[in-house]
Amino acid sequence: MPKRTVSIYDIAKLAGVSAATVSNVLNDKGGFSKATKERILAIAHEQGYVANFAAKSLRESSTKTIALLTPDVSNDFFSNLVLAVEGRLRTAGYASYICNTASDPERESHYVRDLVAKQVDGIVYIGGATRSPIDVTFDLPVIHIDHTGSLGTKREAHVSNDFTSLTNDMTETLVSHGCRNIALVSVSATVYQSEDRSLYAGYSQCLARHGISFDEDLMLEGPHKQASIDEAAELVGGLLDTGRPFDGVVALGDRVALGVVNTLKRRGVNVGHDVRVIGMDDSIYSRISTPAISTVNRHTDEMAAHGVNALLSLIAGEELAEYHIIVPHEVVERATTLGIGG
Amino acid sequence: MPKRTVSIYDIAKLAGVSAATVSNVLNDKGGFSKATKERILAIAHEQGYVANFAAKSLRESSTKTIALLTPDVSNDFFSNLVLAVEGRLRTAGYASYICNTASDPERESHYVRDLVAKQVDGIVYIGGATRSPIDVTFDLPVIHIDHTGSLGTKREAHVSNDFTSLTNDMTETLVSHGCRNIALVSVSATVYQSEDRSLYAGYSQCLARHGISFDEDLMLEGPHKQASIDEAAELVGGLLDTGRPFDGVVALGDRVALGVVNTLKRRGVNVGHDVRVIGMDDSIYSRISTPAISTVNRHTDEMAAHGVNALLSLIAGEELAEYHIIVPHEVVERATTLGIGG
DNA sequence: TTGAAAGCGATACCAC
DNA sequence: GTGGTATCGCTTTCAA
Repeated sequence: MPKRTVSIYDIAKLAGVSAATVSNVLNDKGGFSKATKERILAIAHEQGYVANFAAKSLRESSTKTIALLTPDVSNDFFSNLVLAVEGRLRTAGYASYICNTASDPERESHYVRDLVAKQVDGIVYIGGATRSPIDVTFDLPVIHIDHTGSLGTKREAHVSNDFTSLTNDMTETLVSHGCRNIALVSVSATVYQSEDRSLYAGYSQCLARHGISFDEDLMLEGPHKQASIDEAAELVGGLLDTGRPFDGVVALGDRVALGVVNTLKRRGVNVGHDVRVIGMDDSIYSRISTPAISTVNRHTDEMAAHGVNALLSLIAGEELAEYHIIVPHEVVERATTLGIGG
Repeated sequence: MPKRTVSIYDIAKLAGVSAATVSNVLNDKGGFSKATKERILAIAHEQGYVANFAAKSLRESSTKTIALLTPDVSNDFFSNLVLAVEGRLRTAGYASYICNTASDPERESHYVRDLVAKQVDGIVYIGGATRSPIDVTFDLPVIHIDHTGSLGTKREAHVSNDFTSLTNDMTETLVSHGCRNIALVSVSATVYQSEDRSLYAGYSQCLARHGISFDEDLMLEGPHKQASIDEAAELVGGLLDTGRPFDGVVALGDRVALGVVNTLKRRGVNVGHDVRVIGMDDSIYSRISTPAISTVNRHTDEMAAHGVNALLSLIAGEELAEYHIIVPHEVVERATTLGIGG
């Protein structure tokens, strides 16, 4: 017995008024007596009235929902970013539509098309790869968070850390502990060969500043087709096999760092002494590891706040003061660089 | 310049046909010549036509989207369940609307109301607490996955492991290694004092079968207000403080197990020898721990498959062969019970 | 093979 | 204060 859903017309009939009045009352538009208001509200309540969202969106061509595109909600860093964004959007009266793209371009464009059809009011594109999948011909506000790539021009903004400074600080931390042979491990982006070299730049600039020569053999980049932890483990295992000595690892991501640390331990390397490791994200992976992994707090809450604010401004049709918002970060040293505990 | 969105009327005009024909072509309803079809398709494509979803849903009162309610997407177990469900739904032509409830009843009912308004075609309620927040007066198909509580009656189904068997097998594993003083640690459900005692039952039945007396001091349950890992750490730390000897821990969740293992290590306990620990979920937390944590594989993919099938049947208005689907599980022994490595 | 028109549910303008 | 009516974009009879 499909309980036919109750509409404002049903309520209007029961209250002996017109649908227009019901609509006005329900949306507090004013222009009705207190008596009718109360009568209508009571009836709406007892009938379990729920506004039909499709009708409303059709009429207003606004859905009050934002799409969140993210490569992997099962990665603690991204899921926390998603949660932070979602929470702030909810406060602002927007629902979030979370889409897991698995970094698959095909799935991404499929989603985007779907989202345009669904008339989302905006898109938050989290942690994307270089190319933006969002066709700018769709005139939608888009915020990129933690996106290393470049930007289109229309109604888009960008919130991230300063990637060059990020890897510089990570490398600097290792150097300050005396490391001279520092590997760079990445599984989700090809930092060395890619068009966006900001991550690579910080690393190499730091080395150069300290007069350390760059060694391509220490650039470890995976095909990122598998779980990042395992992949990182393989990469560093391979490095150990070559016999090339190294005393530090800059891991682009906490999961990467975790894979590195676990492999080093398993191979009998004293992590924090023989080899120091620093990750990036300050996510659960670095915290639960033993030894605890040094990492970088990237202030995801702040990213979320800036991103949501910018998005709301764009939706409101306002200009932004800044289209490239940089959020500060800070190194968090733990056992894998300090060498204590473990 | 808000690029006015193109509708079937625009296309109809351009093609010199009626909107009805355009609709028929776009939905492959038949009853049009090959020539018109091609003309319409070409124009639709070049105009970048995207069907207005709100109008479609309003007309069809179906949105082809399913809501996924889950307490915590940042928990690897849940996020993988979510991903598995989402993937299968996508294959079946449904979009997923992922909602993070943080186990907050208020947020849950807010979401549910919102979802009813949005006319989702069904709800998958993952890992919920005892009481279902879904008011049965909303005549929506609902699937509960990994939900320990009881069920309403209308258009609902339940997919989970056999919880009693689950804790029984966990406890049995510890007993088989000689453990006699086995603590039960839980932070997300009050298994001992709650109305649903199935998790507790497996534990106590196993003890009874082996003639081990039950000791209430070994029942550790947190207020689950904070991160489960930290909370578990505190609980087991408290147990150590009491001096009550114990040699095994049944941890209801891998995050719980991880908190337990880390604390035991930190307090100098030889995990896997002095105290054996078994978790539950076979998620990333047990795999990345050192020592690796014994756990239970709960076959989440199978849960997702059953859940989605059942949901699709309910949406189609079919009866289900089984409204309480039980998915098998299996113990995965690793270092924390085998005592190797670590 | 094609088209005209009704209707899904809500909003908003403009009369009354 | 209140109500009639057009409208959002699409699907679906029913006629032509």
